[in-house]
Amino acid sequence: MSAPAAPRPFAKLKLEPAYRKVAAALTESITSGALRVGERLPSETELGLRMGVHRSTVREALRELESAGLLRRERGSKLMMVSRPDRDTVASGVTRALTLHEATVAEVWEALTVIEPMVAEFAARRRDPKSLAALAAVVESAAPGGAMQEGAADLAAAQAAEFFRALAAVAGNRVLSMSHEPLLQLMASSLHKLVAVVPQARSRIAAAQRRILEAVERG
Amino acid sequence: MSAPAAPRPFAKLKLEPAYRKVAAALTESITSGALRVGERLPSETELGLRMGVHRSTVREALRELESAGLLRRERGSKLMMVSRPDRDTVASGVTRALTLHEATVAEVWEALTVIEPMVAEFAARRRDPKSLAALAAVVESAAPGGAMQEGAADLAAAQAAEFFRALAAVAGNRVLSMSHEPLLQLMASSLHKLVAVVPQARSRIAAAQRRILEAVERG
DNA sequence: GTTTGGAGTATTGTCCGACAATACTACGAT
DNA sequence: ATCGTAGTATTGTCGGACAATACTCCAAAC
Repeated sequence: MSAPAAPRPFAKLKLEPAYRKVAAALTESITSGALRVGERLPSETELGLRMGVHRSTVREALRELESAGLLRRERGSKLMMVSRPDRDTVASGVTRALTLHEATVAEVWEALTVIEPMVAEFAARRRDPKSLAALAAVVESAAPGGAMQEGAADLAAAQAAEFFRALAAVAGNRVLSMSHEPLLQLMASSLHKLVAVVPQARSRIAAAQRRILEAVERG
Repeated sequence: MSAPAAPRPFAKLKLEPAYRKVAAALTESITSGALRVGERLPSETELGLRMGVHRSTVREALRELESAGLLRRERGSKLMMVSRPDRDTVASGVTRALTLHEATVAEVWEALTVIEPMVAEFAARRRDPKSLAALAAVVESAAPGGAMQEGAADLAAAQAAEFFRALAAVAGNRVLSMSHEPLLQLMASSLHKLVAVVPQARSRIAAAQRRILEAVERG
């Protein structure tokens, strides 16, 4: 919008492109709470008008926030909605980064053995009937004859991840939940391969889950 | 590019916009290794030409990858470069998510007390002279009379984060490094406030760091 | 009175084209 | 071989266009 930047005598040099400034401004509005989660954003044209840039520029900024999970669109709606990045979005970003950094399977497992026992400990301390029931249900699905024992290898891997998710839910610490999510994704993909090769792994996993569940239930 | 989508009798319904398909295709090329890290991307025009979309569309896709840290531009260059998301980029995304989910300080500290002791344990087991020296240097900067004891509160907080980063480096597990980074960022911001109010915290932190360093050095 | 059907409007997705600022390149002068 | 410069390529930003589709609101039908 507006005139193409009048070439005045001593124009201050531009540090960063407009689309990034717009993105930064919107991000700031969201994190500061000026724009609340769930609120609808104005139309692109309107945003451009208000912020003094062209619609295309606004769009580029929007894509940035969208990919960060700060904006989303509810199904079949045109206007964008302010949102908080959900667990999967964030985690898959981390997972991708770790993959590109060629994190080894060993490192992933090591990290898991660091975190999960402590998660279980907190779970035992804070267990409440509701989330405990959810955990039990997940464990049940892996029981002999249950869904997980039959399905494809990736189902089994997914179930294992689901177990740890439920466990973290019992522990009731969102930071831990969020932190271990990328690990679960990576674990799932390596478990996937393991289970395909070593069928007995399935029942061993199920047994381990049952033991952990009991331990948590007792405290 | 090309004709504006010939309105044929039974055109297949479009599932997702072109800019996202382009973004997905590029992401795929990067994660699959077809585009290697460090490689230069063709110009926007060229990309649009090859993929059969207009430059504006390509641009939106680029913003998406850029914000995910998959593309960056080396200082003062025009062409984009394939890159792996660096630790800070990834972590600040997670941090933002946690903040928006209103993770409490208690949850952050709890997570830290879960992870850091184990990190220290691995550090003790795997210590090597080089990274150990780096850790010692960080600890040194917090010594009485050192930089950290004098500077502003945020410097002190940053030093504390730096300590844990160095500790994780000694432990030599990139997954743990990456996982605890968001925690460090959050910790730094709450430490910041703490140090401002409780000046003695500085020396207590320094002392604790010294103790941990010694323990790691001994194994 | 509530549902249904449209007509009209607003908004997004995509395209085309333009232009200034600036990085890159190749070549000729030193 | 080095340096300066002219010419080219590329990005950032803008203006405008148009089809497809979501949204709005009122009038007709049940």
